[in-house]
Parts: sequence; structure tokens; C-alpha cells
Amino acid sequence: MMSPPRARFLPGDGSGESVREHLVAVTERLLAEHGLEGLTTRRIAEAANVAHGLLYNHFANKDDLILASLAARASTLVAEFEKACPRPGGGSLEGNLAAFAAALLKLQRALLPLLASMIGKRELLRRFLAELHSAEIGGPDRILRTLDDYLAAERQFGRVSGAGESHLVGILLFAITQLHALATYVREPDATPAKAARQLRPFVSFLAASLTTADANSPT
Amino acid sequence: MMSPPRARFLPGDGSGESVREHLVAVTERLLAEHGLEGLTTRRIAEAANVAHGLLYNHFANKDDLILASLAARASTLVAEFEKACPRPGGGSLEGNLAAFAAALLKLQRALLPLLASMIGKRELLRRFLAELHSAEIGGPDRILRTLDDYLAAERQFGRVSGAGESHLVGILLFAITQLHALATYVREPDATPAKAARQLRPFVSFLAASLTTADANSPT
Amino acid sequence: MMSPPRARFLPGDGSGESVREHLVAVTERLLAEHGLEGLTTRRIAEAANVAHGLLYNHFANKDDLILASLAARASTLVAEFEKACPRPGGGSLEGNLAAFAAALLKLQRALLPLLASMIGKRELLRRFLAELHSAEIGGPDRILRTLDDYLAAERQFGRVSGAGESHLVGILLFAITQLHALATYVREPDATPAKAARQLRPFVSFLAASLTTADANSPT
Amino acid sequence: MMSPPRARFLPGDGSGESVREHLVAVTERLLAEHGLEGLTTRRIAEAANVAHGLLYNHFANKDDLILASLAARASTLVAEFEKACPRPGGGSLEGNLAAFAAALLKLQRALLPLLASMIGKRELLRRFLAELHSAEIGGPDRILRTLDDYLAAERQFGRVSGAGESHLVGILLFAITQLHALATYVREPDATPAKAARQLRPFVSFLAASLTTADANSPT
DNA sequence: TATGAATGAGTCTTCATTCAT
DNA sequence: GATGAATGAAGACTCATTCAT
Repeated sequence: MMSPPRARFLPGDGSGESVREHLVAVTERLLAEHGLEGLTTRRIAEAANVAHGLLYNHFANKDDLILASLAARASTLVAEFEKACPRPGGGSLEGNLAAFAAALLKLQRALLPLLASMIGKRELLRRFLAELHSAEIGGPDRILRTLDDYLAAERQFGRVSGAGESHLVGILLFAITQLHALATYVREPDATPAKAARQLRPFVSFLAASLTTADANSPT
Repeated sequence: MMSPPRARFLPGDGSGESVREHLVAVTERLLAEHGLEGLTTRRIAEAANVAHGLLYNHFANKDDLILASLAARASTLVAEFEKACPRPGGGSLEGNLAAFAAALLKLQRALLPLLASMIGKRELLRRFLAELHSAEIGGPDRILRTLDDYLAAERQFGRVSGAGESHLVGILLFAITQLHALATYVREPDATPAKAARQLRPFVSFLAASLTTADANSPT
Repeated sequence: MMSPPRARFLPGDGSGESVREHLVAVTERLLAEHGLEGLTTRRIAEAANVAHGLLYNHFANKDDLILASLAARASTLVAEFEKACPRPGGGSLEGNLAAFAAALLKLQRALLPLLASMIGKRELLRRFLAELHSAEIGGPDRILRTLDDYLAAERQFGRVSGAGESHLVGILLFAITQLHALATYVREPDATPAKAARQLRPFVSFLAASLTTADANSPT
Repeated sequence: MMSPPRARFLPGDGSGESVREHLVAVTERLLAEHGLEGLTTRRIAEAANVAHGLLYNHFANKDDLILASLAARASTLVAEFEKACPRPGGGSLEGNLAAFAAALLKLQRALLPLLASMIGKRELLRRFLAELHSAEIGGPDRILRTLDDYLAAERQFGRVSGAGESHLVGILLFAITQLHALATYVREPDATPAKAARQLRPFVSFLAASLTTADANSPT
């Protein structure tokens, strides 16, 4: 009747992680590696070295666990993005934009597959976005604000001319990195950051130029 | 006792459609309406008014049918896009770019969900892209070439100055519409084209301006 | 990959039963034998010698199958009851009431466990009752009407005096057999019909007497 | 890191209740409110404000706890019934029978769902009945004896004629209230006592009449 | 060629029970 | 005694695919 006691995840194994956190961490890793597709509760339990039913002692259902893990993943990625952001005033403007592009690209490449897996799962998507907004994580809006803030600071330093363009430029940088992320995801998933930087360089130059030129549209 | 003979799809019903084509057409419609999510072989057979098993007489498996239908869908959309493209020389440059933006947006909004559903199904995605390239359909590359061709023609008309930027501008237009498509899909799936046009307008102006200004970066 | 083809239920095995009917019949038998409790879809499939998933090709869900089988069971039982009903005018009145009691008892002993299993499953119960009323089956109301009709006929024969009591008597007969059915179900599930008849006899006599006596309450 | 100390049920909290009694009391309440269906050990522990595992320190398994609680519930109900019984000699005979009917109905409506949930759980049912008999609770037999005793007393008062019928009448009253309880449970769970009294009235009158009439069947 | 009944592995979820602390 | 995290068997349901007719 009794099955032999299997070695399991043990709290107090030195990691100081609660089981809930352990489950979220494992799921976050699986999400990062394979996306939402094919991510079954059984596989999560196996990867966590835990009985299948345990998930349901800590989360009401699969979606709740996924959601917590998605939020954790997004939080991690946004934090990494912000750490990688250049400081205004230092370096060259174009170099800084390139640094932003690289950071954005990394973020997008990690986030796009997750977002994509949620398409068609409207409810999960809705809750994920709500989570982003409610929690301190911040979604795309926060990313764009970070860009805006940087550009505003550079304008203070006199390194950015023009008036309203800077906001557009930030969004275009966001857009071009997203396009690149999607394209490489689809076509060459193993592309190196160096190669990506080379490919994005012309766009960065173009956008940097548009920030430094006296804008033809703006009144002098 | 005998089940009543149901009216079925009959080849030679006047439409001149082979069964295979019928299945692809029906699947294409279902894809357009609901995406890949929840698209089961049973539902396809029902929608096609055909026995469930018939699918497997014409396609080796579900993926093959989906693939053929995705290709058909992509082909339809690309054709619609090209029909909506403005002719060079006519109208205002900015108006034409706006028209391109609208056409691109429509394309992206239709294609993104399909692309997204394929993320995580690497094999299907790979085959879809191969199909795009091999068949006469043409993927993003063809779209971008269409943009490039248009801008080159406008340069012939003297309505576009500068040298290498036009290619970048085309890609940026592509990128900004993709970003918009994704954002609205995620946040407000029911947004109207008019609203989208309003939101994209500043970007279109910005890009149009950069095409007409003597570029500071380019040697005179 | 391929599992060996197992011998299964084959339509055209001589019984002239459709699969749907086969499933209902098997489920009806299981219901009769063990009630709703512990009746799993897997066990049904096993008893029907059929793959588990097949149930869902013929019924939307477990409840639908159960419901169809409950209706079939109820139909069978009501038919048996009506066949066992005595004809008015023949035999002795008390003998006829005893026959009714026996028939009612058989019905109740079969139906009570089913009804009981449905308690706590409000939705199933609601649908079952609706089914009873909508289909030609007829529930308790029909049973009571049968009793009423019989007594009315006997009054025509002059074998029942009194006025309004006969309806009460019918319901009391119904009630006492239900009580007996419940009591024996709970206490001695293997009680024989003969023993039950002996135990019900005094009640039958009492009720028969009340039908033949000039009623003290009624005005002469 | 430590989970906050939750307030728990503490033995010696002034109520003088042992943990075992507390668990039984809580389970009894849950049984009264929602029946056996959906009554999980987790929910019991929650309602008792007690750790889930604690149940198994005081009861060998769920059934044992349920059983103790069922017995407690039955005991409560029987006590309430007896308190509501009319005293012989006072009031009108028919009024007293009506009072009995009301008390019986209340008892049955409370007990039937519990009994029903036990159908199909033979072992639990068997043990429950054994408990009823062994403990001082008394099951249906005790109820019927109470009725008999009342009628015997009334015969002493000369308010009941006839000889052996009174026992039958008691059982019929029991039966008709059980039938009514089942029917209303199934069809209109929210029926008021007043409505029930109205519906039972004719039966009460009929049975009362049969007690006061010189019985035609009995020898004078 | 067309049918659709049949298959069975796989999905999420529930819950009584155990046991180290 | 008390805790509650952990277990795992079992439940209902899905769906791509096969195959006899």
C-alpha cells in the first residue's frame, strides 16, 4: 500500500526558499526555456521534484501558478533592463542609444515568446497585464517612460535638440527592437548579441541623428 | 435505424473546388476568425460539412492541413496589402506613407495572432516560413521590398531626398505598425482603423519629414 | 506505437443495438446494480468493453449519459409497474390494493437508491425531473394518477364508497411503500417480496377498509 | 519567513469543549448546513480553525468523524422532535396529530438528505444505524414508539377508539411526512412549514377520523 | 473516395491520508 | 498533542489519429 518515500524538494535545503517560491522559480525557468507551450502541471511538478498534487496546495489552479511565474519572470527582466540602461550625460548619445537598443532587444527576446503563448488565452493575458500594472513591475509603459526620462535628461544636458520627437524616437527604438526580436526568434534563434548590434546599428544612427538635428518640422 | 443521410460537401457542386481546396478554404476562414487556438480537426470537419476522417485522406496530418491553410491565408493577406498600396508620384508623400501604414497595420493585425500561435511549435513555424519563401507568397521580405520600391520610385519623382535612409524608413514603418498591432491586440482588440490612423499619424509625419529633409548625416 | 487491436463492442453483433444504446443499457445496468455512487466513466467504459474516450463521442459529458440511462431505467420501471397493476372490478378490493402495494414497492426499491444518489447533485436532479415530465415517462404524478384512476373505476363498480378519501388513500399507499422500501433498503436489503407483503398487509387492510366503510366524516 | 501564528481553537478556551467535541460540533453544523456532499476534511479543518492533520489525531479516518457527527446531529434532531411533541389529553386530537406531523416533517427534512448521502456508502450507513441503536439516540423505532405512546395515552383518555389501528396510524403519519419531505426536497426546497401544514392537513384529518370512528373492521 | 465510430494517451484537478517537525 | 506540507491515486474530459466499411 505504501509507496517508498521518494527524495523530494526539502524546505531548509539551504536555499531559504519557500515551496511556493521554489515552484514559481522552477516554473519561471521552464517558461524561460520553453515558453508556455507544452508546459503541463505534471512537467512542472517533475522539474520541481515534487508530487503533482502539491501544486494545488499552493496555487488554486495552473493559471495562478503560471501567472505568478510570469510576473516573476517579467520582474526579473525589467530589473535587468533597468540595470543595463546607460546614464544620461555620459558616453556618446549614439552609443547610449545602442546600449538601450541592446537592453531592449534582450528584454523583447525573452518576453515575446511568453506574450505570444498567451495569445488566444485571453483571460490569462488579461490577468497578466493587470498584474504588470498593479504590481510594481510595470509593463511596456514603464519601459517607454525610462526611455523618455533618459532623453529628457539628455536634453537638459543639451545633447538632444528638437522638441516632441524624442518621445517618438523612444517608441521607434522600442518598435525596431521588437521587430528584430521577432524576426530573429522566427528565423535564427541563436543569433548573437554582437550580430544583432551590427544589424541595429543603422537604425540607432538614424534615430540618434534625428535627435541631434535641428528639426525641420519644428519652428526655429 | 440508419442515420439519415446528411448533405455533405460534394466535389463538382459547381464551385469547381476540389475537396482539398475546400478543406483549405474552410480552415483558412476558421483561422481568420478564431486563430489557431482551439482549432481542432473535428471542428474543421464540421465547418467543412465533411466526415472527420476525410481530412486524413487529403493531408497526412493536422499540421499539413494547417500549413496549407496558413499559406493560403498569408497569400490572401499579402495580395490585399499590395492592392491597398499607394502609387508613387500621386497624392502627398505623407498621405501615401499613411496609406502604407494603414495597409501594414491591417496585415499585421491579421498575421500576428497566427504567428503567435505558432510560437512554441517550432517545427510548424519553420515549415510555414519555408512555405512563404518557396511559394510565390513572399513574407516580410516581399513587403519590405514593396516599400523600398515605392520609395525608390518616389526618389525618381524627386519627392524623396537623402540616400540610404529610405530603406530604414520602410523598416521603421513596418516596425511601428507591428508594435501598434501587438499593443492593440493585447489591450483593445476592437480598436477602429480610424483611431489607429490617428495614433500612427505622428510617426508617419516624423518618417515623412526625415525623407524630405536634406539629411544632416549624408554628405551633400 | 500501435497498441494491438483489442476486441471491442461491435455494432452488428446481433443485438441490433446502436453504440449509444449499448452505452445507455450498460450504464442502466450499473445504475441498477450499484447506484450512482462510485459510477465512474472509466468503469462504464470497461463494463461496456469500450475505450474510455468513446463515451464522449456519444455524450457531451458524464451527466448526459447518466441522465439518458436514468431516464431509461425510470421508463423500464414505470412500464413494469403499470403491467403489474390489477384491473378494476376483478378480484377482491383488498387483494388488488395488495397487488398495487407490491408493484409500488418494487418500483420504490429500485428508484429510491437512484433518487438518493442524486441528492446533493441539484443540477442532475433538476434535469432528471424535467426529463421525467417532458418525456413520456411520467414520474410520481403518473403513478398516483394510475392509482386514482383505478380507485375511480372501482367506485364505478360500486366497490368503493366515500367521496374524496380515495385520493388520500392512494397517496398513503404510495407513502407506506416508500417508507418500507427505504427501511428495508437500509436494514435488510435482501428482504423477499413475500416478507414485504406480509409486513404491508395490515396497512393494506386498513386502507381497504377505509375505502369500503361509509365514511364518518362525510355527510350521509 | 515564519508564517504568522494563527489564532487556533484552543482547548480550555472556556467552552469546556474537548478538541474531539469541537470537531464533532463543527462537523455537525456543516452537515446541517450543506449535507455530506462536498464535505471535505480540509473544509472541516478550516471551519474548525484547526490544522488539517489534527483530524487524524482524534479520529482514525474521515468516516469515523462523520459518523460521530451524524450521531450528534441525529441526537439533536430527535431531542428537538420530542420537545415539539404534544402532550396527550390536551388540545384536540386532530390538532395534536397536526403538531406531530409538523414535528415529524421537520425531522425528516433534516434527516433525509443525510440518509440519502449515505446511500451507496453501505458501510457508513451500517455503522450509522448501529450507532443509533447502541447509543441512547434511537432511530425511527424510537420515533414510532413516541407516537404509539402518545396514542395509547389518548386511548386512556378515551379520545381514541379502536384497537390495533393506532399503531398503523402512527406509521402512516410517519410515512406521509417522509413522502412530503422527499417530494418537497426534490421539488421545492424552500417550502414553508405553513404551506406544508396546509398540504398535510387532509391526511391528518383522515387519520384522526380513523382513530375516533368505531372501526368497522374491529369486532365491537 | 468518403465515412465516422473507436482509440488511448494526455490534460487539469480533487482529496483522504501520512508524517517529520 | 498539534501542525500543515507533501503525497499519489483517481476523477472527468480532450483530441489527433486510425481503420473497417
